[in-house]
Amino acid sequence: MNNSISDAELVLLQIIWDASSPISSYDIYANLPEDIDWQRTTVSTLLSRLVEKKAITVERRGKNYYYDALINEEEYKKNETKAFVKKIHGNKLSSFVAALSSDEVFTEEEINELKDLISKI
Amino acid sequence: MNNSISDAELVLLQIIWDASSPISSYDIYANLPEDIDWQRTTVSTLLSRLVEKKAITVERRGKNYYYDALINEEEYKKNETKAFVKKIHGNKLSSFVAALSSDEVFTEEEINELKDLISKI
DNA sequence: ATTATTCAACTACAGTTGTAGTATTATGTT
DNA sequence: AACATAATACTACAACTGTAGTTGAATAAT
Repeated sequence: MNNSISDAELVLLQIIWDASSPISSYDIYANLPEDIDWQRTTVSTLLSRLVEKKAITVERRGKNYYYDALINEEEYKKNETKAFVKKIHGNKLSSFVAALSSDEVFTEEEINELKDLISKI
Repeated sequence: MNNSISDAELVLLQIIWDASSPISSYDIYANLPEDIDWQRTTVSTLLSRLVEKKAITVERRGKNYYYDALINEEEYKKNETKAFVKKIHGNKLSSFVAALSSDEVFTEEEINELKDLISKI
């Protein structure tokens, strides 16, 4: 079985992470980003797949099912970021920074913020 | 048709980019990363798909076919990086930097290099 | 010219993904 | 207890992916 999380699944996982405590499928549905227009059944399907993949847990409470994250947000993002940098930039920092520093990726303000944050590391 | 480039296709596209001038399919095959062990026909299939997707061109020269990139490496990487940061970090730089600054993504030395590069932007 | 060789085109096929309809089950209502 | 409602589970299906075998066509060798 492939346990990697698809783009659509990640949208839901993010909502679950943001909730920080078990959240019902209805609330997940209600918190979909504006630009996403899925049917309830689509949300259901994706949640089932996340459960299968052991990314989240389900628990029934009365009529509703509540979902909670099993994988850690920071860790997941760390790993994805690492994998992405490797995949796209072949681990070459210079390539990565070149892409970042393009004004089409971040605004100047954001770049400043970035410098700021990095200098604090 | 979905024109996005898959992971496997990207491996070949990168080889083509690195060649910087039209490269034969055999040379592409010969330049596969060590850890990738594809059959010639697999390489062929992927090249065809890249051509379909208008990511590369083919040109016959005698017996062999030569492939050349149609899409610009820097631009592609810039866009992918942008999309990735949006997808994973919701465009929140702080999340992104947090992931970057984890010692499991880059070594300390690399982080220093990163700081350096960014301060030069 | 015929045959052998080498390449790419075409075909294949199972797994993943996006997206959702239909069936079933559980709960709430009367 | 029967019926309506609501929420999942199950089924579906086409497109995309990874991976490669088979066929056909072009070139090289004799």
